[in-house]
Amino acid sequence: MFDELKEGFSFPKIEAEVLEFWRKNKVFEKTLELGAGRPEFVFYEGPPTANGRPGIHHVISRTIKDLVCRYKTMQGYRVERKAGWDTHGLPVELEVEKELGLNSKPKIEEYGIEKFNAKCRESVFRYKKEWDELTERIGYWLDLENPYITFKNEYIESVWWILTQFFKKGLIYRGFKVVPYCPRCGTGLSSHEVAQGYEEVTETSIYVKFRLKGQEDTFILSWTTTPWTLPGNVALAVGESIDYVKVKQGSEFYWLAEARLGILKGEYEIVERKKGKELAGLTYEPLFAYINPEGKPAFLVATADFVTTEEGTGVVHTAVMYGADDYTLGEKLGLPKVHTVDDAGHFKDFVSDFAGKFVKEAEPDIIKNLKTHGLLYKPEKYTHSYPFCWRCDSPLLYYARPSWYIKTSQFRENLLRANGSVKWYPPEIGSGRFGEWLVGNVDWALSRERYWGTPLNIWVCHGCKKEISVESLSELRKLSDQKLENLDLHRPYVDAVLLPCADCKKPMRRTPEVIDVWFDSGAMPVAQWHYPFENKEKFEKFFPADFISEGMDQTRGWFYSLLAISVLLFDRTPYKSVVVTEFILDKQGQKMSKHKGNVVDPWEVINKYGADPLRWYLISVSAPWLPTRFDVAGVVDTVRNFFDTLRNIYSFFALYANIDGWMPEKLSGPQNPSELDRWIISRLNSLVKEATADYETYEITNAARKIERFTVEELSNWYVRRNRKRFWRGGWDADKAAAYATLHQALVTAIKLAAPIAPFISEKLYQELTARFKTETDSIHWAAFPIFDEKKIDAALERKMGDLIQLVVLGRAARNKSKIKVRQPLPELFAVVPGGQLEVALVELAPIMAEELNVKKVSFLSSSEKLFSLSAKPVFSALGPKLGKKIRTAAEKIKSLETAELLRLKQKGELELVIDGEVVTVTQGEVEIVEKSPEGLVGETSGGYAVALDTRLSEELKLEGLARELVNKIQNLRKESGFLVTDRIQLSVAGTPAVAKALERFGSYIQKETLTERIADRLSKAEASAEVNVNGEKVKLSVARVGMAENVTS
RNA sequence: GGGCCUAUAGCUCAGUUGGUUAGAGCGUGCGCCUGAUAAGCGCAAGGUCAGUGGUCCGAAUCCACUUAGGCCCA
Repeated sequence: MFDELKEGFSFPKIEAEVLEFWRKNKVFEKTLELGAGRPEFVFYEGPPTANGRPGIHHVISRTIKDLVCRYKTMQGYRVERKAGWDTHGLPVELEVEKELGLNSKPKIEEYGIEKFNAKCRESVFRYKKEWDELTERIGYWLDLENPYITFKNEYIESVWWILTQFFKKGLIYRGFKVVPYCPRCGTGLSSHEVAQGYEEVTETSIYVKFRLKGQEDTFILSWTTTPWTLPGNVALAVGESIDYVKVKQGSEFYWLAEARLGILKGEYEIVERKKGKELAGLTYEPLFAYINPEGKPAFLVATADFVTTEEGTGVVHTAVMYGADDYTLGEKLGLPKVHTVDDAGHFKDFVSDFAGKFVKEAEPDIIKNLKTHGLLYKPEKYTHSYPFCWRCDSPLLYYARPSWYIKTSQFRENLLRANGSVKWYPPEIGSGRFGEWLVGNVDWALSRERYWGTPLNIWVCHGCKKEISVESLSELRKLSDQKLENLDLHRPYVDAVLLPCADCKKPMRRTPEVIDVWFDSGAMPVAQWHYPFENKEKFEKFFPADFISEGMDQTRGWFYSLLAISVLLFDRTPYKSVVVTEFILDKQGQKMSKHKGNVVDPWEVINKYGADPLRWYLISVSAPWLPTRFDVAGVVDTVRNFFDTLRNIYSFFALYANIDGWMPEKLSGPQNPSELDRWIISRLNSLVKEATADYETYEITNAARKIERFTVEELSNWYVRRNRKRFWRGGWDADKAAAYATLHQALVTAIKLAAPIAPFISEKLYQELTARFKTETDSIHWAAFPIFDEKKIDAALERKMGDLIQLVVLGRAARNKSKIKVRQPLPELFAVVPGGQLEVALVELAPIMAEELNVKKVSFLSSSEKLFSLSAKPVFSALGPKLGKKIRTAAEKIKSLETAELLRLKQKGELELVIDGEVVTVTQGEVEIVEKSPEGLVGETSGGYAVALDTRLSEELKLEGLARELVNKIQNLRKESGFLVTDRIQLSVAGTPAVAKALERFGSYIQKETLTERIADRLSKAEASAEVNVNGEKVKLSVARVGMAENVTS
């Protein structure tokens, strides 16, 4: 027996059963075993951090990863899905700091790095269980048993190996990195932390005069909101194509951007104009004499692209160590890199006038000093938002910290070339956001002055400053001459390992930094296999990935770190296709965040509606790379529209298959298909063709929408509805067999197409429809993806049925308009299809239409002039290019054409029109002819389709209408009385003479429809009775099931 | 401050290389149908295609600017 999925049905319940089935039968594990020998489809899992709870946005990205892997499996690939965890980094440290009540680096060191890191290691898996549970519950098949974990020694060792390759090629060097820095805590802040601490402040900004060398009393005016950076000034930046003017005020001359003249106080006179690039190269007197350039270029004017004329003077004062733009420019020009400020935020001793002062407090002195020397043009109050430390509230300084870099910029061309071979979805990410970012590639700042991370594997000699990079644990053992058993490759343990310098024999100490966590995750193609220390063949087999998918925010994160490492190591892209997902917003289009309280808990949705509906909704509602507004109401719709319909088709099938004892055979598909069978099978094959193409090109939203549309509109609302009778009819014949075979095949194929997206319900239905008969594989996820059969696609039939459905829609509208209910048969319907051509083939489908609309005859009209008058409208896409400006008058003319003229056009194929005095010939393709409402008959027209109903009722038709009405009332009575569909009954009908006549004329029809064995005048023991109004006639109906009581009378 | 994305009916979304009358589903109202249906069918109401300007015979679509939201970078 088929499970009819009726009593107490619920999707979450079914899903729980399916999960149990997968678990018990190790379906996922066996998927890989069964795939042995097949080509590999390589997928990389982007490692999440498990120290936060998974949310709804993780569900979409995990659904996409899962469905692609499932699809490829069904397409005959073997798809390994190794899980991964990203476990290092500042977010983890911050979490632990909060927990321990520590708020600065000195506090952490006081607490002890060993204990601190132990806490970090603990905290990263705090939510792992929840992640694992959600992963399993949404059906994301992932090898959670053997994940790669970035804090494992093996993983770190592989990262060390990569770093050593770079080091040996000379790609790693020391430099500075300008970071938002808290001088009190002694630490750089992450952008996330900085973002928390912006405040509106009003400060004194100043306009400063830089005296040009070799020009009498001529200055360049610059402007700064941070006067403390002026002692560090080494250059001035101007915009290359910005217009600058030299103005005279009193006895002095000032250069500034023309657009900024408004900042000058008092009268001025323009004496000269130049472009920024013409000013480049000028040199000026330093404001202060602290910095000795030691032969490097300094105190000069240069062009830079970050200069604007929005504020200031269009001349940007540049202090290399105290601004990111400044530092980049300094690098480019080779400007001296001298710190005037120590890392506690105090001026260094050589800055003699302000030595020892905190920079912010020294600002009034600096301003006073400039004024004394006649270098201050004017001060000005300035209000802006400025970052403060979220922990201690001290103002942050943009401060250059020593840092290790990787020379990625040297590989710009290689990066771009590798990226060029990647297929991005959507493509504009690859060419736009990501591509442009690669064009502007700067060296990768590798190091972090933190604790919980992969330690940078560079040891530096205290004596001769020699640097070496250690590539493995065994090399470390060899160099240190120690066993180093159970050495954890983290701080502080690796810090304690001193190595003797090969050159000067002095001790070498590890540089104290850890590395950027993005390097960890970007190393996963190599490090997940502990390559090259083991798994050589695995690594080679699983590189590069065919497919990855992550959020848009990974563009400069994982997508980049993967690419950069891979290109520097192998000069190859690590991934061939990337599907980018956008954020899930709430239904107002706002970002979900805890404090807004608009976060959707995935568990709530899954427990209530099921994982399949959630997955289907997320995939079908909009393309994954568009920001999606999440609305639970949409999930409810998905359940109602798609899943309930799918289930109902199945339930209907199961109900009658059980009654008829039907079972699938290996040879599925109908032997003697009807027109409708051939049609739905044609549509099915077309769907397979289109859905396959969509899956292949990662257009998964289109695939889902097409599968849904097919299931609901074509399979359910047309095929099943039009074929109900074939199933409930008693007996058995070839036509009934064809109906079962067709519906079974359509259902099985449709669920296979849907299986990657909705793995649970498709599995359940597959088990019922196929697997338990052992005609196919034991799980739908082991089945082959359907292959379309071009021979079964009948485009002409699909078009004909499309025409027919159009006509039926119109027919129903005409029925409505006529106010004659569908149960009342009508004698004839006239129909016209676009172009008015008689579609001979359509005549074959006429019976379907006749039945659907309950008319005795359908007549197609080859030419509609008798019933319909014609009108025309211009086809602008054809006429526009031909007529140009004349199209306006031509359009008017065409719209006013009479039926007779249009008939001539139809016959001759062309028509001459006089437009603006010129004769223009228009052809049939340039004019669209439409039928207008018929006269005398009830009709409807739309887009060239037209129908008209003959509503004259004969006595015979009235009786038949009455009979059908009786059938309906009897069926209702059966249903209300709780009879089974298969129960056979006895019936009595008492009514007017008209009813008696109908009974006499159509009695056997009524009996057949209502499973009535006998119609009696009276039932002695009626189980149910009802007084009903049948087309105005009063009727008393009584029914009783056969076998329940013997009501014999007559 | 820079770059990218988004804005179409009350809601969620389609809308091909520009073609004049912008579609679908849901929701709403009215009517119909119903022994697979928490369904289905028909009709109706509902739009300044975010705004402004431009190109064109013709713009939701192309261009420029503006506004709002999002992401990344500073």
